[in-house]
This record gives sequence, structure tokens and C-alpha cells, in this order.
Amino acid sequence: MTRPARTRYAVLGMLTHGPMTGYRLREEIRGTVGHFWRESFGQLYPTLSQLEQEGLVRRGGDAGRSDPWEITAAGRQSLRVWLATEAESPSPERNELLLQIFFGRHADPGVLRGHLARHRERLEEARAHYAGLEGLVAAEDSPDRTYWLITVRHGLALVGAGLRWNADATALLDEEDPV
Amino acid sequence: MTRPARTRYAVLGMLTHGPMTGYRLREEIRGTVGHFWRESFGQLYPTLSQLEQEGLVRRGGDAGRSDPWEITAAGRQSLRVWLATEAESPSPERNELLLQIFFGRHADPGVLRGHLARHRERLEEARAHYAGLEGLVAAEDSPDRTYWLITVRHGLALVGAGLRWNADATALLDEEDPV
DNA sequence: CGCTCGTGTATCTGGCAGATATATGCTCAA
DNA sequence: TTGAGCATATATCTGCCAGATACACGAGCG
Repeated sequence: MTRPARTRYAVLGMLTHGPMTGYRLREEIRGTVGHFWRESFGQLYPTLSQLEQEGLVRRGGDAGRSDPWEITAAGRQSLRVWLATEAESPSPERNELLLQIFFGRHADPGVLRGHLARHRERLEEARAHYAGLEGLVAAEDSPDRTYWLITVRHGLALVGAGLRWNADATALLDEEDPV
Repeated sequence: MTRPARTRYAVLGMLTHGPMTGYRLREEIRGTVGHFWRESFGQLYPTLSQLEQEGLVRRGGDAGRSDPWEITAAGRQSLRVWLATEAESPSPERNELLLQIFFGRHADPGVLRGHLARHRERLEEARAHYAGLEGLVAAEDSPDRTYWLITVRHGLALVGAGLRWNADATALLDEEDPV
């Protein structure tokens, strides 16, 4: 078989927040689950059409350009079923930086240290971003608050681990090839 | 544009370890960089053909079934160039478990805690795996040793962070919905 | 009036995963 | 000894998905 299509569940889930156009759906996804999920228009629009055919979403009925999609009762049911199924253990994601390090012996001197330094900068930006997000979510008064907080904490945990690893890796490289 | 093709660099890099058939290439990839990189045959064979056309790899010349591929001088040069280019900051990886948690309010009670428990088991297996790997690599006497060790440490760092997050998340869920 | 920018829809290309089909030679056990 | 399994090996197909691009429309602003 092929990869299970999961775009549909992101769509159905976001539509529980209210009716939205395809464009707004994507913006919402970027703004909320964007740090661990992404969607592209090229995937979104065909998925919406298919969900409509299956009766999981429908349009308000205002024919026209910006007629928002809403989730149906069948859609909510489908979402609940998916929530109860175990997420496939994700096959390892491709990490290009690690691949470069693995073959690092063939790199010119200093190249890897440069990659690590830039990687660290990105992580520090991400950490600041998550810290701000954590404050926002913690201040929310929403039944979703705890769930959202858990996803933000995940980002913080990974970024922290990444920073510690980055320092460790830099130290190991310095040992290998002293400056 | 489209996503940059990175399969080629995994191939070129692995071929620095010596000539290999397509099949063995994939096995080597699984056994060494498998925890942060994956390749499928469906991608590997076309890539090898293309690399051959570009003169970055060649076959030994033993016409026949298991004629191994080897990297050419141009291939090594291409690898070095790639090593010096900054890896694209990876766009966020899709994390289905986090998506389920984000929409967790719509799940039946206990469902998320079950997902987290299974997730924790998988992480603990992974941690044991990495710990063994770390011992093996540390005992290696190879010029690649430090580089390989850094990639293993990355796995350990992420798994550790994952386990701490998992405990944190479970506690937050228990607060939300006491057992 | 023309410009930019946000909103909105649609489509194409190409990377890639996973499945499947097929073939060969080896080893081990009935 | 035969035959069942298994590792080795190559090839191809389907379908998910990202990223790019192209096109509209309207609002604000100069």
C-alpha cells in the first residue's frame, strides 16, 4: 500500500474551530500546529473536494468565491475514530545536517562547525518563539488549553535537547580537529 | 521550484565506504544512518542511473547481475560541494501524535493517555538501541568515529527529551481529567 | 488612477515512500 | 535430495505531499 492520507484529519480538526475557506484553513494550520504540521494548497484543495464527496464537510451554501467549509456530523465522527487509532510510529525523518556530519570526514575543515553554529542560531530563535507561545497558551481560557500547551512543551523539549546536543557536538569536533 | 533531491548525496556518501550494489546500499543506509535517513528502492535505482549519466558513479564493468557501483572523482567532488552548502532548515516534520493531542478534546477519555503510554514504550526501546550503538561506535577505531558518534548522540538527546516530555504531558492530562 | 498587499482558488512538477513483481542462489531440514 | 525458506538483487507503479506558479478580486493608499 501507500502512505495513509493524513491531510484530511488536520482539515477536519481545524474545522472544529469553525467554518473556514481553504485559504484561511491553511493560515490557521500555520498559526497553530505549524510547528509540527504543514499543509500546502496543492494538497488542501483536492482534499476538501474529496471530503465533500464523502460527506465529511460541506459548504455553507452561499455560492460564490469565499464560501467557507464546515464540518458535518459524519466528519466529527471520522475525526473521533482517527483520534482513537494509534498514530503510526513515524519512520525516521530525513535530517540533512546529520547526514552531512556523518560524512563529515570528507568536508573541508571548519565547514561542519559553521553548520553547527547556524543550526544553533536557528534553535535559539525557535526557543524564543516557543517561550512566547507558551505564555500565550498558558493565559488562554479555552477547553483546548491543556492540549495546546502539551504540543508547545514538545517544541520546547526538542529545542532544548537540540541545543545541548549542538554544544556537545561542537566540543567533540573541537577535540577531533583543534582550532 | 521543487524540493531539492538529496537521495543522491546519501548514495554518494555511502559509496565512499566502498563499491556496492543498489541492494547493499540500501542495507548499509538502514544500518548506519537509518535512524535519521531512509531510502527506498523506488528512489535508489533511478537515482543511481541518473548519477551514472552524470558521471558521478560507475559500475565496475563486470557485466552481470551484481555489478557494484563505485563513486568517481567527480562524485567525490560533488559530495564535497554539498557538504559545504548549508542544509535547508527543515520545514516542520509532520507529527501525527501531536496532531491527535492538539485535537484531543474531541477524543474519548483515556485515548490520549494510551497513545502516550505506547509512545513511551517505543522511546524506551529506542533509547536502549542508541545506548548499545553508542558503545559500539565509541569502540570503533575509524577516522569516521567522532562523526558517527555525534549522530548517535543526537538520537540519544532526542529520545531523552521525548521521554521527559512524555512524562510531563501525561501529568498534564491527569490534571485535566483525573483518573 | 495605478500599486501593492491580503485573500482566495486552482494546477503542475517532481521528490519520495511503500508496495509489489520477479528472479537467483544459498542453506537447512525433512 | 528436494524443496522451502531466505537473503540478494533489480525494476516499476501508485499515490501522498511540498513547493512553485498562475490567476483572480477587492481594499487601502499614494
